[in-house]
Amino acid sequence: MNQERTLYEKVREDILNGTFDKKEKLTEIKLAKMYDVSRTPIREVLKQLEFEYLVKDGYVYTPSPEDYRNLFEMRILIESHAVEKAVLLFVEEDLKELRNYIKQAKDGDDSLTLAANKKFHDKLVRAIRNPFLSETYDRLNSTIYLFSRTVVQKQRPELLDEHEKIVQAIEDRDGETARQLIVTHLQKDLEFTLYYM
Amino acid sequence: MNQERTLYEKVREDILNGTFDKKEKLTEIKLAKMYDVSRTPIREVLKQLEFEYLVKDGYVYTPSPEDYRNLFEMRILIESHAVEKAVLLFVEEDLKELRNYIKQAKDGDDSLTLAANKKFHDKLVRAIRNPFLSETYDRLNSTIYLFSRTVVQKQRPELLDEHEKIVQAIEDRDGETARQLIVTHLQKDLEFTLYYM
DNA sequence: AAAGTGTTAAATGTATACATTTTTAATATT
DNA sequence: AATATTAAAAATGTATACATTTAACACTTT
Repeated sequence: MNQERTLYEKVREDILNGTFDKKEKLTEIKLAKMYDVSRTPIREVLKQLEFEYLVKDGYVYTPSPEDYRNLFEMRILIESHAVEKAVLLFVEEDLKELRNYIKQAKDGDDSLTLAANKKFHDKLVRAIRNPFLSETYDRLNSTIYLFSRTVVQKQRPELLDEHEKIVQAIEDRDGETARQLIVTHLQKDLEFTLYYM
Repeated sequence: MNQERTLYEKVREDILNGTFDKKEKLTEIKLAKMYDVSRTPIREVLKQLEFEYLVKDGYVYTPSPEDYRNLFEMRILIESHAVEKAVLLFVEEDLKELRNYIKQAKDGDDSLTLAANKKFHDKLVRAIRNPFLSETYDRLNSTIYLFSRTVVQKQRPELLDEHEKIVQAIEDRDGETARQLIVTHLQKDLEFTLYYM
């Protein structure tokens, strides 16, 4: 197995794990020394991290609640579009896959639950079958990760129930209900997490 | 007035004006010589142009009809969300501004019409009041420009009528109609332009 | 003390040299 | 002729030097 992490992955993980204080400027020179590379690849990585809302103006991005609401508006727009597509396109096997992720989330530890929940939402988004929208969704990965970590660690109630109900609505081919359910599901994630931050 | 164009603007305009053949590789070295700068700023510019779907894998991006449909799915998702917001938020002055753009598009030459139509759609998107979604929409600027240029030059019928009806639906606070109208409006733009390409 | 001024330090922007990878195309092999 | 092989060339990736801009801070002046 290839364990080698790219520079991008290393910096990203360090940011997500809180290596850098939010008041600490991420200068190219300092990062270059830290990761033992030159400024050139560091610049590329910083651009990529800005792209996914992890870095802004040379600092770790600490979005305001308003910013998080806006990022979630974007997420909700994409995922609600996704479930409407899923209602039209998903076959029995797709639904089985979704239910499998719910089961994994129920049975595993926090780390597995986190991974399974991510797979659940990613599977929904893939229903759109649109690489441009998928990539736009992926830009939110770090934000979604930070929220999902809180939601799992602080054990937000009803979470897996809501996943179940969404799958059921898709199976029933009830697009309007499915849409409503995913919207309120994500809004609850948002409000729950903002409460803890 | 500051007439100085940035390197990014120069390269972008040259691509939009057809300076580069689609079979022509945009190598950093060649571009650096062409624009009399070093490879470093050229790399930045190429990244930016990839971001907005004008360059891909070192060539001018020539999307397939399928790609264009997907890009427009993204556009439609954002703009239909925008009109729903506009129905809730726009006041008389905003509607006046929209109608003003329709008038400008009617009276001016192609170049003015193009600019006015862009302002119309940008005004709608700003109703979302979400910088992340606005930026996502702006990524589509070049694609939208290419389509809008065809639509105006080839004089797609009904275009300004459709704009009128959208404004009317917003004024009537009829979100569902407004949404339907913008969706079909954009789908017509898409199909009309694909026919000519 | 607050507000300006100038000097220094440190950061980013740009150019360029060098390392590595990829592409090209000429030649050999089946 | 099509397929490998491989040497040369050309591209990108990375490091680094230099230029320019921005930030920090000591010192005046009010």
